[in-house]
Amino acid sequence: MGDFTRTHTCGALRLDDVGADVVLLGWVHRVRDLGGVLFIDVRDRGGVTQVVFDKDDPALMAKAKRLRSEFVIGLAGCVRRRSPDTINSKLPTGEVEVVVRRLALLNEAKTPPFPIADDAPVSEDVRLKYRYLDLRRPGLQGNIGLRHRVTMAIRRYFDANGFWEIETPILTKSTPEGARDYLVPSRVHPGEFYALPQSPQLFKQILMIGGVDRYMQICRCFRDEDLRADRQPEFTQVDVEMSFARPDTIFGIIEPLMHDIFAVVGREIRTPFLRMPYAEAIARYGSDKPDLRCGMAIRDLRDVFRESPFRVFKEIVGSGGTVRGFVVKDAGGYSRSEVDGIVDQAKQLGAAGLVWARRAGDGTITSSIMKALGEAGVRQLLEAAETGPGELLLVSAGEPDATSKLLGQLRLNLARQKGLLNPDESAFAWVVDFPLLEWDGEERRYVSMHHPFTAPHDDDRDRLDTDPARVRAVAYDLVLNGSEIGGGSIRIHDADLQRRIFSLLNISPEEAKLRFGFFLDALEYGTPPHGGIALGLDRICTILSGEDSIRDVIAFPKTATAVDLMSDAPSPVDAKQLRELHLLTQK
RNA sequence: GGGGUGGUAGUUCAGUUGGUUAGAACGCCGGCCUGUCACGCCGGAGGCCGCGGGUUCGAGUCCCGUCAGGCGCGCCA
Repeated sequence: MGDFTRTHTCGALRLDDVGADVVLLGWVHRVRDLGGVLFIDVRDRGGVTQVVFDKDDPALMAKAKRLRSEFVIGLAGCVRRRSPDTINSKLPTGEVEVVVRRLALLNEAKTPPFPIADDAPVSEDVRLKYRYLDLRRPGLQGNIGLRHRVTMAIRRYFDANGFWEIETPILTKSTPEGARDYLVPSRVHPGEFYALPQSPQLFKQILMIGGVDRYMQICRCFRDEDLRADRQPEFTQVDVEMSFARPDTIFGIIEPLMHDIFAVVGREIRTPFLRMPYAEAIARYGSDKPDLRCGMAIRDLRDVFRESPFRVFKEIVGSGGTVRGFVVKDAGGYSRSEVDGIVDQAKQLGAAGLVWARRAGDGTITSSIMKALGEAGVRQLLEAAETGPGELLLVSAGEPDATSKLLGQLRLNLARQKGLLNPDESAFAWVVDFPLLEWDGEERRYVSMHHPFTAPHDDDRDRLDTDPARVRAVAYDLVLNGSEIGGGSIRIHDADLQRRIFSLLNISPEEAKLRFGFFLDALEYGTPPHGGIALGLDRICTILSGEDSIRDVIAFPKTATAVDLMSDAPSPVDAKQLRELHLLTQK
């Protein structure tokens, strides 16, 4: 670097600096060679500054003409005011430029495989392979910087509220419940394995037993399951646990936190958040993470079909099935082929069929079951669903949960297609009263919906033995715009109740002792009532940055098949390494 | 594990019914140019049409398989 010592970043210089001698260090962003005068935009993390070379200094000019995109350079020169007609109002530094006196070529660069200077679309596999180049581009620079500011806001908030950030082990014990574990073989103990944490669940509960009272951690979690746009094999949680907490205690801590997080991007949000029972979320939105930005709630229409000439639906209602539907606004004028397109979408989502009825703007009524119901019948159906002029009613029937979920999917598709999901809106909700258990048909036993340490609802205790499927949990998810950004619960703090839950889950006392013995022991030494939550930092940052995938807020993400295209992990290892770990592999 | 989707120049894409030498823009290389800022103008190079097989007189185009990417479903306490 010779004697080049940076005086300013490339985003810093203003009119006040005119006349100053400065040194800039950065990358060649763009070159504009006009022959006798040559402009270079120099870029670093702080921004872009235009520098000028003039042919009055032929040696310097000759050196500058060799510069190419992404070369790393150092410049010493003098800040000059730009004449009014040459001001670039698109740049914060656009009122000045640096007249270069000395130039140092610090490093050359190959021609990059995609442009760095703008956010032109590039396929994601190329971006992932050259992640270090993608990280230079404005999009990722913005997202990663945002993520840093969000992280800092979170730490400031929890510190101010008396939480301690405590690290928990990465090499930990495998537990049979939940997601598939990533395993780490032990060299010292042949045939034995650590697991990477799916979350620090037991450790944070033990910290409560340890008298920590208020704990938080921004921690990496690992789950070996298939990926999605919002799921990576390793992801970051804002993990929180509090002693002597009820759900309201947790909500009262998290809502102001979300306020601070959104303030990072200058967005104001309203608290308290809406609370919605799980059963209502499923019934009205067909999802446990309802997007509340677009109306179109699903309704129960069984009453219309209980005694209906439309046999299919009447029989479904008679045999315990459901008939549900929702109303689409500004759709009364859809063409026949547009409506057929919606029916096709429903079928692709797994619907046996989709019934529609609508009221045109002029009040004319049409329906796919006009023949069966007659005009009066269709009118009754439209009225039952409160379908107004210019609105389209979509109806499906069948098994209640499947029907709700199908309509929920269709609702989201249509909302997306109609552009009803405003990215600037923040529709928060706490989804509460989740079922404690769900039946696993494959394993033929109940499994925890949240995790096995979740407290059952006090009012439902009696049902634990008689009707376990209907026991509600003191568990809650935080939902934002149809995305689950957090989830937590009040925990079991009583060892007997914890053992009872294990037995409900068909985990024998021997198995429980083997897997969770240390934790059951700990529970018996004066465990305070406690509860907590974990927030998905990646998902929150994705929403704040307006991106579609959490890959765009993670510096080094993996592909849908869990491969790191830059480092090429996972990869084979030496036979020696396998021997030391007592491992044999097979194809 | 299963489904629909695209894979063509460094990048983003076009490529007709299967028919001459596979195109465009940007980028790259060279030349010209003293106020540009997506500089401009002139010229040039650059292709395993993902890979393998098949159908055909003939395949970027049709069929089968496969690989890698992306998106739902199953899965994700």
